[in-house]
Amino acid sequence: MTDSAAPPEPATEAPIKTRREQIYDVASRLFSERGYHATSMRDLAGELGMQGGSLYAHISGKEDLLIEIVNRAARQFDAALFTLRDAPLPADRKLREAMQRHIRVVADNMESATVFFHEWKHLSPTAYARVTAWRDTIDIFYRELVSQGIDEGVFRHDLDVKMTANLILSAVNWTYTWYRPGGALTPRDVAEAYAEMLLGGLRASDGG
Amino acid sequence: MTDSAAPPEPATEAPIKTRREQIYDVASRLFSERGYHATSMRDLAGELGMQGGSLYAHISGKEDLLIEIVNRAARQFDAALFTLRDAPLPADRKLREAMQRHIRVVADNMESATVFFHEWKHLSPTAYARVTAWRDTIDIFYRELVSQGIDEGVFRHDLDVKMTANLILSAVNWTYTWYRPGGALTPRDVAEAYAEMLLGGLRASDGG
DNA sequence: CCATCCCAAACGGACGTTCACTTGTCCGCG
DNA sequence: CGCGGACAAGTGAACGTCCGTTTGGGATGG
Repeated sequence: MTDSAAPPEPATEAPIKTRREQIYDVASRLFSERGYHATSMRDLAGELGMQGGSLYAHISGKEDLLIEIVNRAARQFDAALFTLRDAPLPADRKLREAMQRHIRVVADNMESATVFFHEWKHLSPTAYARVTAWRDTIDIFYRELVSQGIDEGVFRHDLDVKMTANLILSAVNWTYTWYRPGGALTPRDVAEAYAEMLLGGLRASDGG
Repeated sequence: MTDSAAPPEPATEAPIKTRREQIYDVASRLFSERGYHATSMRDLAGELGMQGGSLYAHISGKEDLLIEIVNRAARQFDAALFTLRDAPLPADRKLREAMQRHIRVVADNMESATVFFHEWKHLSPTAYARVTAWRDTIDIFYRELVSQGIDEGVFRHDLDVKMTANLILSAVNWTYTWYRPGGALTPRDVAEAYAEMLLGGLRASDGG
């Protein structure tokens, strides 16, 4: 049961979210604000107007929450970046686009992104290993992008590939610490400014 | 035979650390590896070969450890950067030097730096406010550096000051996530490569 | 009537911290 | 030389509290 004839289907026409979804949302917020271990199930339940034990009708346990939040964040990054992987674009354009998408994922999911960057250490070994492997693929994505750019002659030939990828990742990932949705800057603004600085450099071209 | 000749005074000439210092050191490591709330006083004591309660002969409580670790890290950044504040250097040289010192502090104190970046949220309001204020001063330091560079004509005049400072801070701060002391790269290597990329840009200069 | 949602209470265990007590070492004094 | 007190360091058990989780039962509504 509980699979084919499940009438409590989320009515897609209404903004109504499953109780389960609400729990994930609030958990994302609390985990990002206070951290995973500093958030108790009773805190979480309280924000949803219920008792601690009642949560267990909807989820299987605390770590289930963390795993789901982290996995969703990872899936967002995947969805954003991996269509770009083999896109027929020059490397500078591709870098611009990748940074824009990457920053947009962070900006549109500040809470889960924060949880993703801060709390993944607390996952059980299996989920921990999965996240580590996933991070490597993102790393490789940017390294390949840089390599491609060097081969094409778009990027300087004396770049260190790993270090360059690290620098790019620093820029896009660190946004979770300072970006404020609803402020003056859109994710696109940030990405454009960053890409412009990274590609063209900070130094004045004339210089006198 | 635990400590044969432990002088009651902290003999500053010997590499002997007081028990208190040892506690801070181990706490830095554990807090950075597992996080503040996921480290118990009994864990900490166990690593030092003693019982949980024995810690309280040397420290006043768990939060005392966190405050001290975070404060020490902050002091290191201060000491490294604030002599540069009014140094008579062109902005590009000053940026190089600042990045090098900043990264060196992170690299030489990976554990406390990690605690500093991850666990400061868990400080009590007073200490929390102090760290927040401190972060602002670092932010201002880099903004002033960028401003100076623009005024001098060393940096591009169309740079957004805040965004540029953010980009620089991203690069130097994010090193705590990937740098490995004892590896092939010295802090200087990283800083030089980063500064070179930031100042000169990734794009090939010839390119037709 | 059944299913869903939630409450209220309880569970064992881990937490930070306290405390009376032992241990080992040094020092002054006869 | 031996004794006794001071002292710092560590033990191990206990404290109250909070934790994640389980359970049995009560309301509500198709």
